[in-house]
Amino acid sequence: MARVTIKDIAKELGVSYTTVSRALTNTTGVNALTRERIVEEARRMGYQPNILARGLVMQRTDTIGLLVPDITNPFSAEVARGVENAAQEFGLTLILGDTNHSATQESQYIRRLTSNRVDGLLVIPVSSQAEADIKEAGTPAVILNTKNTDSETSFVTIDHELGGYLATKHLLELGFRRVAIVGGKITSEAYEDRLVGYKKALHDFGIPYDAELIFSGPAFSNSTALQKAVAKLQAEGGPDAFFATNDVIALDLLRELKALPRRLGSGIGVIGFDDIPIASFPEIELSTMAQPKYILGRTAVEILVQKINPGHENPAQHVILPPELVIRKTIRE
Amino acid sequence: MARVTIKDIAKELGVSYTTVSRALTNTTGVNALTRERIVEEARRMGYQPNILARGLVMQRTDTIGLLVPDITNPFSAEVARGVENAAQEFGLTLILGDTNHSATQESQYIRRLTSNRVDGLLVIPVSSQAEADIKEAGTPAVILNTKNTDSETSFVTIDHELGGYLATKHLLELGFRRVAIVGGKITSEAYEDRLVGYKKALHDFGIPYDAELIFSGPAFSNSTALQKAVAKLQAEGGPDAFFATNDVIALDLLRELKALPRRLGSGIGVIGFDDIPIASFPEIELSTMAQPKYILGRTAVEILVQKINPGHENPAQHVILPPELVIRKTIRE
DNA sequence: GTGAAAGCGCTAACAA
DNA sequence: TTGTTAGCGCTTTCAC
Repeated sequence: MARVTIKDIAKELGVSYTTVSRALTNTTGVNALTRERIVEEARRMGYQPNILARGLVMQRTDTIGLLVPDITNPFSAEVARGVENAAQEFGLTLILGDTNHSATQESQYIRRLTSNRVDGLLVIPVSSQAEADIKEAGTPAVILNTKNTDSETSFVTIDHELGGYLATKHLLELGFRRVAIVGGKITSEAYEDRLVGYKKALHDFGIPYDAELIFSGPAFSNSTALQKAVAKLQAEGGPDAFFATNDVIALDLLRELKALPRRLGSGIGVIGFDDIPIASFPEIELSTMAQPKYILGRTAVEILVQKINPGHENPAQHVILPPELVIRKTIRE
Repeated sequence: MARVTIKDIAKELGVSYTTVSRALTNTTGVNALTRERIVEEARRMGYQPNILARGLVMQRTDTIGLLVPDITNPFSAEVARGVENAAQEFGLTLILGDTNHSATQESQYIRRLTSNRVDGLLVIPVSSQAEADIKEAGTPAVILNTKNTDSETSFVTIDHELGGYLATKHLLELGFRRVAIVGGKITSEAYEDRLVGYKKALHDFGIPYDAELIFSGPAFSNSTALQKAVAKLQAEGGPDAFFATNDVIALDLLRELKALPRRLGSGIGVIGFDDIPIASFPEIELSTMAQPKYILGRTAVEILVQKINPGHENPAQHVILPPELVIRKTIRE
């Protein structure tokens, strides 16, 4: 509406619009008085720089993108908050995309955002395709929560294998012997890593791996995988404990368990992953593998900023943070 | 990196770059064969349109902004999801800003995003200043969750007064007589409205209003306001029930109550606002005023799209959705 | 210290 | 159907 441009200001003040531009952006090269007049007039006229025009010539937008599988999941939200805060500090605007656990939407988003819209990209991937898309786009990026296969791409994640190991071991130490895995595949890499840790723990306890105990569908809560897993509780050779892929699923599981006849739903071991806020709630007390979500987000931004800034031709960075076992009420009544 | 432009394609094919532009965007006016060649070549070269350049000439970016007080709050997240989904459908990209419950950050964001970066703005305001900022920016906008004072600005919200009334009435019907309000002010308008409803319910039951029972600080959970409110439980003339400004605060309250000596923490009435997912959890069963969060988000986008599209010089739209009382375990043991 | 001019990549008249 | 030209608002040489 107002849409006042530097030309308007220039005209008003009888200077060239080059001078206005300089006064408003450069710190040097303009007479102090002239600058003052310009700045004042700009304020008076309510001047707002046109980001598009600036971006077009500067070849940068001071904007970064973040792609999450589901902003409604507290894990995503917490990461997003870390990212947002850090972005703010670096003077970057954040574009958030919810990929909806869909590989297609993820691809689309990556393409869309890299059309000169963002200087860099952060993604919590849902598909391993993401990595290829990112490389193809040629935009600086860092992958979150997944140790991608290609070492050329930066990532910051936690040690999923260790997480899988510790969670399983905890259950095993409590005496459980038939530990099921429930929940989505997150990203295959992260999932595979956790599975490795799971098997390792099993091995340490001399327990054979049983594929029948792996219930993993898409990363949604209330998935059919969950229902199936619970149904197996009654079956011969069914599970006696659950290792859920994330806390939201663990919570859904708890709910299912609660709905079961008393004798079935009690004495079951349950552990989640993420440590979302509600997990520590007194009535819930979910044991879980804590991830440093907020830090994850911040760290990712810091790495990304380095990659965006020219000159720093540093190689891909790989940060692996440790997860932490948070023991609460693992055995459910 | 690739950064192939329409000129590159034109050169490659020996046509003018205007033709390329037309072939890639217009549906008509280009020879079918030519178009095919161009489209094919564009694909082959991995062409990605430069959104900035396009935006500069088109005067639109096909991007909208959403400002929320805290993306970590499930209410915000759910609204965001509704917005994101609808935006997606309309072919719009979403920029998310977390204002961190800060009026300053909110102002900044509004200014920043309206620098031609977005075609329209959606905001769940934290300050009543937001409205003025929006008007000044002159960008199409719709305010969420607050019935703003200025009828020129569109909004979609729920009937907060009714919400306040129903929640309080429910508590009163259960026999509680000293109903406290805890939690942040959200936006003053929404808060005031709820307060009106609260008073009306009180009046209906012939109970005098007591300002001592109003504990409201900034809209954070774990606020000192909450602590104070709980402390008053033991005092003479203290509250016997709580009406929390949102579910997250209600949950915090429940936690505090749980930590109290048995005789103090039991028999207290608690009702929240929002109906976030965890509220229905079997171990929690929080009674609350449900808001149609997802719908709120979607509706806002629909209105915004109308405002953005030229021609439709329709007046400000005001949508007020009804909240819904969800009765669960209002009396806490 | 300041201005003129070019150009970022694109779309949209206007011609041909 | 296609090409030429102008211009969106800005930053940046290059002169002066």
